[in-house]
Amino acid sequence: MSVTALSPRRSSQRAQKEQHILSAAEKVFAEAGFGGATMQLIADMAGLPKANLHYYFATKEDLYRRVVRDIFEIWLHAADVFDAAPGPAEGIGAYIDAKMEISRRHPHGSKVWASEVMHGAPVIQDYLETTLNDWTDGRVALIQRWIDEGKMAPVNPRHLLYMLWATTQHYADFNHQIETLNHGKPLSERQWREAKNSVKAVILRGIGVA
Amino acid sequence: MSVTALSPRRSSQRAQKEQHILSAAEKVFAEAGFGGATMQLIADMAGLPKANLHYYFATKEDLYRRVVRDIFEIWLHAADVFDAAPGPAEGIGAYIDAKMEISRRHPHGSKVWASEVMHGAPVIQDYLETTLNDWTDGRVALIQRWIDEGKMAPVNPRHLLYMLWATTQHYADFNHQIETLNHGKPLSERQWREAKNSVKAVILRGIGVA
DNA sequence: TCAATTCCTGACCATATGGTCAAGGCAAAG
DNA sequence: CTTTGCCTTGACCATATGGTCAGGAATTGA
Repeated sequence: MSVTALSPRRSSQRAQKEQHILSAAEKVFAEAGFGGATMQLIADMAGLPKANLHYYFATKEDLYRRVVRDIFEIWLHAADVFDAAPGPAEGIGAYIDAKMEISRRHPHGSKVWASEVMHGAPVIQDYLETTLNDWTDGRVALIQRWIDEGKMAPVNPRHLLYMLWATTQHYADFNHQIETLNHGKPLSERQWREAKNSVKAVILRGIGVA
Repeated sequence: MSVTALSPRRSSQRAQKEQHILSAAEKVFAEAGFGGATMQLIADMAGLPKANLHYYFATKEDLYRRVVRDIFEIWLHAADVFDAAPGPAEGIGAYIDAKMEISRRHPHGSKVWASEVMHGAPVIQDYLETTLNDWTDGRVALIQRWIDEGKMAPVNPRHLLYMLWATTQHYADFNHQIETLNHGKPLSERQWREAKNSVKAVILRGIGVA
């Protein structure tokens, strides 16, 4: 039994390969769902034999778990802009921008997350109950403070958060529908700006800060 | 080869049984996704042998197709309230109410629909390109007219529609998350009213009609 | 150069799943 | 009552899939 640590070179290469696999897996899980995804598909997408895939990730569930957790991290960090803000106009505006950017850059991840939650969150239920719950409570309190200070209209903070999540993630989760309704083409740079501005305009005016 | 029509009694019983199966299938597809759903699970849920299930629906895809199309119908009919309205306050307000009610009454169907679109709409792509596209164009034109008539703030109608879809369907598609953040309990009657009102308040004020 | 360790892979296995089928049950028309 | 045709079902099949494994290839440290 050896306790030798991997050499830095090996360790880095391994991390790199894991990342490559995770990226392929994210795409396959997003496009086919957990049930529809196969290890063979993921292996093909990553360009390696299935057996090799199993060397890095023992089971399909392990791989899936990693994908979902990575998304969750990104998701949570989008909130950083929220806290630093002096008021709702800046905080919520920046949050919308950040989440829209995530929808644009990580559409696959967003779908995996949505799928996971829709199916009852079998692998991240504990995260929902702890981390997400705490995060939400914090944000609700912050928004309530803004309301109490007269900085925005009195809106139920929890439902406002849901609206923010829903509207921004919609551009990732339903991007196929949006593309279809956009003559089959992805949103252009200009159209993404328009989308961001539209969402921000309605929400910010909706909470009385614009 | 017989061309005898089914007796009314038989025909009705068959329709009833099909409906029962469709209901079970909707639930299973929603909870497990197309790939994760099995004919055995659906049969168990409907309380009949798998072979009997195959008598009514030849293949899993047939069954799925029927489920998705049924949802789509409901989805489209929610728009009826939209058209009759004299202006945005009534039309969009009623539309939000209608779609929130659908999220409440048909959470399974909404999830199946979301899943279908997220996975690239393999079975209803043609509907998206024809029916939904036309429907959307009509609604966009109507909203634009309201804007031109000065009845509401100038908001990109298409993105406004996306916001309406996103916010209302969120309560169905992510109901597990919402329940988890609600101390593990489903929204009460009162909380549903609060949700509806919150969404309407932000959106309607956001488009300048409240 | 030479172990030691990590990495890679084709072949293989057990199981689950969509779908089939033949035989029997049952309602209703004649 | 009998026949006709729909309905029901246990048993069965072919295939796909998650996962294993033994042995070989690379890489690393001494």
